[in-house]
Amino acid sequence: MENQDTTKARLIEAAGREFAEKGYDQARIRSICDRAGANLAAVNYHFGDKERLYREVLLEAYRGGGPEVTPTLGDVPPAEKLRGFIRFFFHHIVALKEEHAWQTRMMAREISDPSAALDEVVQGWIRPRFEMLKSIMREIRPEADDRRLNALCFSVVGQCLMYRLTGAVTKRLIGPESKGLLDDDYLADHVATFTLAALGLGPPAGRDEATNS
Amino acid sequence: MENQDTTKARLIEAAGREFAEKGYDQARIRSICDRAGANLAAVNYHFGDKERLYREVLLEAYRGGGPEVTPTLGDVPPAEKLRGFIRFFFHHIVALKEEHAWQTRMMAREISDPSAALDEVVQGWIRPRFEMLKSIMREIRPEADDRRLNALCFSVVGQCLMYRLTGAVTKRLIGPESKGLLDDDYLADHVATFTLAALGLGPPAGRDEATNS
DNA sequence: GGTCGATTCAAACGAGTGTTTCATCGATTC
DNA sequence: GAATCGATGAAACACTCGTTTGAATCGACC
Repeated sequence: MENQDTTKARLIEAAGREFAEKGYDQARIRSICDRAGANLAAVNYHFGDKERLYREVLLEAYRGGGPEVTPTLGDVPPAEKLRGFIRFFFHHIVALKEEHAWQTRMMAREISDPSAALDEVVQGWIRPRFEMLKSIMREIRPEADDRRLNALCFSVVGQCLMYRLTGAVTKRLIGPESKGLLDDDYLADHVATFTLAALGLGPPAGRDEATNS
Repeated sequence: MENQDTTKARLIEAAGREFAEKGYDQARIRSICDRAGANLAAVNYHFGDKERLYREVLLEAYRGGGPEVTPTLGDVPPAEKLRGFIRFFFHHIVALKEEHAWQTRMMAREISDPSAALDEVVQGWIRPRFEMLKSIMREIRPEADDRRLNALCFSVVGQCLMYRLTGAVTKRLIGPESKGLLDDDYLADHVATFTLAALGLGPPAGRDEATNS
C-alpha cells in the first residue's frame, strides 16, 4: 500500500544503486536525491541521516525485493553439489556486472568494504550461504574437524572472491587480453576442478589442455 | 647526504605510516604533519600536493629502504618451492601486523584498495613476485598454456589473499575464537597442502586430522 | 473555503580538509 | 653586519558535503 512510486521508495532505489556503485563513503546524498528526482532535504526528512538511510537500504537489499541469490542443489553427489555451488558463486557474486541488481552488488561490496552494518549482513546474508558450502564440505569430509572445514571452505571462497576483490590488479598484472580470456565459465570450471582435485575427488588440475587453444 | 632527519625525510616516513594505516583517501595531511612534527604547509612546500606526496612515498616504499620482501627458494623440487612461496606469501603479505614495515603494508593496501599509482606498483613490485610464482607453476605444469597457468597461480594467490581482504567478514562469520585458531602457520600449511593435492603432488587435503584437536 | 498536518523546496549553515598566503626565521654569502 | 634565499609557521581561504531551517505547497477533512 506504500511501495508505489513514493519519494521514499524512489530514494531507497536510488540510494541502493548509488551505494552499490560507490560504497557508503563515496556515495553522495546530493547524487542520490538527483537520481530519485527528490529534493536534497528529502533524505533527512524521510530517514533522518545518511547512516539510517544506508541501514534501511541494506535491509531492503537482503530481506526485501532483491532477486533470489541462493543456489539450489538437488540430490546429487557432494562433488556435484560443490561444483554447482562454485558455478553459482561465480555467476551471482563474483561476476557482478553493472546490470546486476544493486541488492546483490551491495552485499558483495560489504565483503570487500564493510560498513558499520556488517554484522547484520554477515548474519542475515553471508552466513546462510557459507553454511550451505560448509555442509557440502562436511558431506565430503565427515571426519574433518571444524577448523579444517573452515579452512577448506575458505580455500574455495578465496579462489572465487580473488577475481572480485583484485580485479584492478589482475587486469594490469596479466594484461586486459589475458584477463578477458578468463571468463566466468572458464574460471568456475577451473576452480571446481582445482578444488575437487585437492579433495581427491577428481583428476589433478591443469593437465587437460586439449580442449582450448 | 640528505637522508638525515630532515623535514622532508620525516614527512615521507610519517606519510608512509599514515597511508599504510588509513589509505590515500582517509589519510590526513594534518595528521601526517603532526606525526612528522612539521608545519601544515610543509607537505605543499616539499611535495606540491597530497598526490605527489603519495607517489614519492610509494616510490620510497618499493624502491627504497623497505625490507627485502622476496622469497629465496633454493634448488629444491618444484613442490617444495611452491610450499616455500606460499609460506613466504602468508608471513610477509597476508599476515601483516601493525608492527610490520609500512612499506610492505602500503603494497598490500594497493592490492585491495588501489590508488591512481597502481600501475607503477603492479609493474615494479607485484609482477616480479607473480612471475616467480608463475615460473614455479611452469615447472610443475610445463604443458599448461598461459591461460591455465594464470588461473593456477590465481588459485594459489586467492586462497592466501582471502584472509587479508576479508578479515572483518571471516571474523564475524566463524567467530573470533575460530578465527584465532586459523593462525598463519596453520593456514600456510593448509593452503600448501590443498594446492599440492590439487596439482597431484600430494595427498588429498583435509584427511590428516590426527595432529590437532 | 479555511485549517492543519505532511511533504517538498531553495537556501544556507557548519564542520572537515586540501591548499595558499605572507610574514618570519636562520644560515650562508659578500 | 647587511642582503639573500631556502625553510618554517600561523592563519586564512576555497571547496565539498552532510545537515538544518523556515517558507511554500499539497491534500484531506470539517
